[in-house]
Amino acid sequence: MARAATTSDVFNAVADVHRREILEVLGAGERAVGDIVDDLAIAQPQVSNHLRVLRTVGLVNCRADGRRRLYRLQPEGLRPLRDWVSPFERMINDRLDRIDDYLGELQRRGGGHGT
Amino acid sequence: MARAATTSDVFNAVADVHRREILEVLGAGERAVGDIVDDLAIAQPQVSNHLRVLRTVGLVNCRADGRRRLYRLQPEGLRPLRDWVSPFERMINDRLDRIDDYLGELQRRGGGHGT
DNA sequence: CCAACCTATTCCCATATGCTGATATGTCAA
DNA sequence: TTGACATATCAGCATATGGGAATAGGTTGG
Repeated sequence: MARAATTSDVFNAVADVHRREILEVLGAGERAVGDIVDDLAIAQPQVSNHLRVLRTVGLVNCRADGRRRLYRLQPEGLRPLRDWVSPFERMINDRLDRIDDYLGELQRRGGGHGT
Repeated sequence: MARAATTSDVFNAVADVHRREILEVLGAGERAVGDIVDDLAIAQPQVSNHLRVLRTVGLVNCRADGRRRLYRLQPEGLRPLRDWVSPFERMINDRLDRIDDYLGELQRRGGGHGT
């Protein structure tokens, strides 16, 4: 097997930097493809393809507006990502624990203050 | 160019399901490679390789213990992931905004109640 | 009808992947 | 030293990728 398809998963879809940037742009509101192309300086075919990936995994949706296509962020799609990180949230922040570890280790070593 | 290397990024590293599972196991505490192999029923060479990827991006560290190698989660490594999702946090939860959108659209369409 | 415009799609390529199987490295026990 | 155990690494494979260039599709305006 090769790597999982980018369209198989929110995690795989979001792994690409350009797709994350696109989502950030869309975070500010609905945009046409051309706007994204201008904002991010990515070639149009690529933007279209990235949007296809994002649409497949349910991160964006799209509606027609004349000859333009307006894409909109679908934030619920990010939920799996958020939910997966959440349990680690405390561990990510707790510097206190690490300081405790450090202090504890100092004591275990004999509490010497140096010099 | 091909897809970004799995070792280039926390996002790419975490894109793989097995690597996420490994991180979850390590979330409970330090484990030897063999323990992970047993827990997740993934072949040993793969586990070793996945751990290498995770080590490269700073998500785990490892210390020797006799003939075993004990891996430990390094939660700070998840910070880029957490930080990237955070700004979307409110949008992920807010159903209210979507109801507002819906009501607003009804009004824009002329406020007809049907029939 | 035609031309201009915006987007989507297709073809091609080098690249990196995850998996399997086999083997190397390193550590403990006798 | 020899053998058993734990882990890392290597070779080979099918697969999907992101990017570039070119083109097709659909919409608007004259």
